[in-house]
Amino acid sequence: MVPDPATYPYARPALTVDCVLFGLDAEDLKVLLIRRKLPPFQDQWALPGGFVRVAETLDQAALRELREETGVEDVFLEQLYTFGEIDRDPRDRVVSVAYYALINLEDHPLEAGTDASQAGWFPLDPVPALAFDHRSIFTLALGRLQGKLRYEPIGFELLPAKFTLTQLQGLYEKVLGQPLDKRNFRKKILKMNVLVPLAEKQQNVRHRAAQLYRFDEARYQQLREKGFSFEL
Amino acid sequence: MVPDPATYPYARPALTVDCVLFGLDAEDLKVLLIRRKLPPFQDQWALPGGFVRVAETLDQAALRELREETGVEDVFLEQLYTFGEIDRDPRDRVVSVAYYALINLEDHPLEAGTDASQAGWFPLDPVPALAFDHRSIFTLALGRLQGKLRYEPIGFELLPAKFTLTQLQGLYEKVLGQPLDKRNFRKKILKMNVLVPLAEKQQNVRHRAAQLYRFDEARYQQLREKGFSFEL
DNA sequence: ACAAAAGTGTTCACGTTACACCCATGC
DNA sequence: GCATGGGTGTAACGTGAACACTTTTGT
Repeated sequence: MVPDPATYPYARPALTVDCVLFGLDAEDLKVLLIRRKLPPFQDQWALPGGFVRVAETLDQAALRELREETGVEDVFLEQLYTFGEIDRDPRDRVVSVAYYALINLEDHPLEAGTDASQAGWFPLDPVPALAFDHRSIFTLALGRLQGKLRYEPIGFELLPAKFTLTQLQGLYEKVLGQPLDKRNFRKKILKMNVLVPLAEKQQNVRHRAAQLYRFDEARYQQLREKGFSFEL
Repeated sequence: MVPDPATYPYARPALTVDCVLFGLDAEDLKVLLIRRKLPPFQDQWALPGGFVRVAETLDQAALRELREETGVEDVFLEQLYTFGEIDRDPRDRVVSVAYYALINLEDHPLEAGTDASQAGWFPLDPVPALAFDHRSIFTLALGRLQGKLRYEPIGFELLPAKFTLTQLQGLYEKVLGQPLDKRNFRKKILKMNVLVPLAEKQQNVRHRAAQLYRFDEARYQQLREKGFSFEL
């Protein structure tokens, strides 16, 4: 039950969002971190994030902070968990709604925004020491990503719109940290009927050019309504 | 990045918790609702919940509200999602961290607390009209419960400590809304080795007394570390 | 011609599904 | 003795895992 805020007697915790932004490049999965300009944790690495304003939703706040601090615009974004330990910020009671986000590094090179003196992509092992409880947030985000990858088609967010099956397999291997069998992987993913082959192949490779595919989102939604579930 | 709250220029949203408490009785799965004493949504049904205090964590706030409004003490509680739409409360900007909770109705009969004029258990179809965006919260909670039930052993939270395989199967059928094959269900769950048969049988039933089991939490954790995953 | 990655099928083991009858107990 | 739910095995089927060679392209 919600008492009338006009008569609400308690002090309010502050409310922030923090974002774990994952990107995939040719080598491996990376996470975006910001170097803090101010205390506490001055000059330490931290997740991009900031205070939620009263006139924006949580999702909007997360997108705004990502834009302001990293210049990133079009990302897949999903709420992760809300962190409310009492002492997670040494200055004040701050509750933070954490998000994870996925982006394709080939199409979106990083440009640091104005809020941060530095921003950079870091490989996952090891992740540098992080401010606040950001390591816990990061760890939870990675676990969620690994989990969701298995039963929802979110991996495509980390790839360019047109991709090869080898790229897709590589993505799964890098994120899950285990090798997969090429033939079985292809059989399984193609049988799902959510990938459409394009009338186009790889260019400028010094080996046999691979078929390019795109993920058919509409087809996926259609199948999902009939009880189909993506699983790898 | 988190600016110093001392110099923080923005108004703070209010922060609440709301709980979707599920209980299972002999007939079906039920949800606990509170009748609101005050406007807005006066006399409508709502989820138990209330404001988060600065000196308590989110989990503590959820447990406190459950205790105050329903008298319930020992529950399985897990954070669900944080709702931050701007107009979800007509009076003020209120962000709410939603939880879902599971309880065994046989061991814990309801006693309404002081905060609510009425509280009651409702079957799920149909759920009555709810205040605020509580229907969305409820719907998400039910989906989460159904999803988690399949790959985590949380169902036992809805049963008494000692239960029969038929009770367990009934729980799965009621929550997932589909019939299961008795022999296959038993084979599968027993093969997991997380149920221990007790030296005890049902009493006072007018048919063959069933074997009682308990869930072996320690064994489950042990198996889980070796890569085992509960699945039904 | 050689290096490099693309592409392709079959076999086997295992897990999932479907299915029907006898047993113990209380009334 | 009858009504009620408890308890059990097997066969067919489908899915997942293991595994190696030929093709295409650029240099």
